[in-house]
Amino acid sequence: MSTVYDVADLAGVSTATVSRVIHGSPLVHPDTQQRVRRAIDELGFVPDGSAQGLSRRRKDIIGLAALERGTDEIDIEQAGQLFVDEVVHAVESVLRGTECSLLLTFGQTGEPFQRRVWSLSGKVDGLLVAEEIMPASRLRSLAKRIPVVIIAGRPGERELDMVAVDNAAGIRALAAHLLGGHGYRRLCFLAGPADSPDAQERLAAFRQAIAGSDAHLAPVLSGDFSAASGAAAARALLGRGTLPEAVACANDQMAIGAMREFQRAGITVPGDVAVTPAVTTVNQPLRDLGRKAAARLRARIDDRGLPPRTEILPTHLVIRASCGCPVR
Amino acid sequence: MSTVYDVADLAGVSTATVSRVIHGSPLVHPDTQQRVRRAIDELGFVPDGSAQGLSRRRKDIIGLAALERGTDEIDIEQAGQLFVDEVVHAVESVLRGTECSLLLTFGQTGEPFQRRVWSLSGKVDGLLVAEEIMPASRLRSLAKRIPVVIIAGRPGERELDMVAVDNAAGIRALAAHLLGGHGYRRLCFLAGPADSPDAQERLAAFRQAIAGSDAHLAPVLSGDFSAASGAAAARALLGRGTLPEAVACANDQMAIGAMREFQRAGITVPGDVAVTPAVTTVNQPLRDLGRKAAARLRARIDDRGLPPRTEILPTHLVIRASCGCPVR
DNA sequence: TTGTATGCGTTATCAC
DNA sequence: GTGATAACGCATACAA
Repeated sequence: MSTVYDVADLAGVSTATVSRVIHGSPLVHPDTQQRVRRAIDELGFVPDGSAQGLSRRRKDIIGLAALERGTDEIDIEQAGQLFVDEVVHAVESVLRGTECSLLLTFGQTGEPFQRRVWSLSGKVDGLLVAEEIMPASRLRSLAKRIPVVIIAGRPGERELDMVAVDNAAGIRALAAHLLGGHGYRRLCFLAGPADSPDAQERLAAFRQAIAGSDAHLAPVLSGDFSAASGAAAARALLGRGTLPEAVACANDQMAIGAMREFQRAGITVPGDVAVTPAVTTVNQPLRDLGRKAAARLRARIDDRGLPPRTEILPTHLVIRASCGCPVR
Repeated sequence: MSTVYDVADLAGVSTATVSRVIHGSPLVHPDTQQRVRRAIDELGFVPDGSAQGLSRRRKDIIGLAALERGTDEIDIEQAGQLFVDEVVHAVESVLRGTECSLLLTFGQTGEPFQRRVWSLSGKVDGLLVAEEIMPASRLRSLAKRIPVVIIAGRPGERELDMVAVDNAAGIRALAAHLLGGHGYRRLCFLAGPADSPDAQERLAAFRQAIAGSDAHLAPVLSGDFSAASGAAAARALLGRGTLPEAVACANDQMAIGAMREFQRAGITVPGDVAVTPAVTTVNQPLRDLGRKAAARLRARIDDRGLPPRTEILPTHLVIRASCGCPVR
């Protein structure tokens, strides 16, 4: 594998000039430039990332660490990955226009994953951290070492950069719709996993909305954001005898799973029971989330003195037939 | 940000010893080890990846380059990303147990993406290349520079490592089922994009299967693997007057989109028209694809002299109600 | 416009 | 067991 030295030799110039050509410095004679370019092509030279990183004190790599849920599953429908996948694509699409690349790592909550993320911090210029992959204290130590931006973290973060979705508002809109619009009174909430700040916030907001009404919450179930867990919850409800009038789910995947299970049991949706995802997490907000986070991280890498800021993205309530509204 | 020197100073040892401790060398005195570890913790030291990469001549990063389809879409349902996402997760899950990390980049077919992948090769130890992101000749040049494993590439590759799915067999099974099992004779094939070797192979195999029967193919439509394109194809069929007896789709997403569109138009599936994904690409094979590819790449990185090998993974025909079979 | 020389943070090869 | 020290491949400040 060839180096700048090889290129320099072949082109009959110094390595400094090679470097200049590589980076498109304007103060290189056109002829020299040609010679160098030719040499580069001939040798198939590509600058070594490690050497560049070492020399320029910047690796042009940013990391993304996210929770992976329900890994061993066979079927895509079982997996609740859409969140991270969307974020990954969004982040990558931002980086695509730059020199920067995306390094990613997934894992289950726990010490091993935290260690992995920690040591990964040596390979990147900055880190995007999705959801609650480690305790706040540890995250702060990490952020002292290297720029960190939190995606969909615990609300109320003040010391670190964060980009999140306005879950509370979304849920309030949904609750208002179910209670005021449809007049439902017996509601079930199918919550997400405990290690998802988003999920917890949605549940809390829904509880609060119900508390302020004459409706009641019965019961609260929880899943892991996968369609399979939504189906399991539906089965649990079927086993209890009377169904609630509506089931609000913490994400789309679980709603899909629940609906399918109800239908399989001969229950019509929304005839016998309304089923609705809580927030349209699968829509534009996720792409935005990734995009904003990536932009913010790059900004902080360039200027580590930036004051920490939290960006809350608006949510849109999407009315679907499954909640009992007429189609279209 | 602290370095080995800082750690060495604080612990009162040489950098060599620090390095030994970091890598768990057994020939360090336990006491020394303690002192060094303490210093590391105190300073929050993490070895710099670039420096390590430069010194050890290996970056412990592998790259994954894949096509991204239908990027600008708003809704997840519009996107046909499931293929790459599954592969990403599979690859990552292999790497998770190692020192190695995953660097990824997506792009649309074209020169800019090819250049990006080429220059990215300086940042990684090896590259996983999904589908047809560049001409075979260029890919070979790349593979001369750095280990490359192709995922789902063009069948017949002999010079490079490749891991692919046995599309032809899957399609043959499907065709046999539709023709022999159901007795359908007027079939439509909803093909995938031209830049997907997988898609092309499926279409070719289906054509061949039909050619060897008394059925006929009318017509062949094509989409981009997204549900939206499946729906569009369904609309196109609806506009033509008589529907085929069955529509075989190159992937699940398009089948879903088509089914939904038919149902919306009051056409029952499979009553009026059967709709079926061609191969269960969304099932286990994809995880396997990623896993095998990652394993193979790591093997080649360790020994670049390995003879090129192509692994063809078996496909499973999954019978679903949408093709006209009774449920369960 | 071009070349020289040094530093970047680690690892590894020697000595001790 | 441990410590000097020379690479590793590139960028850049400084000279020319």
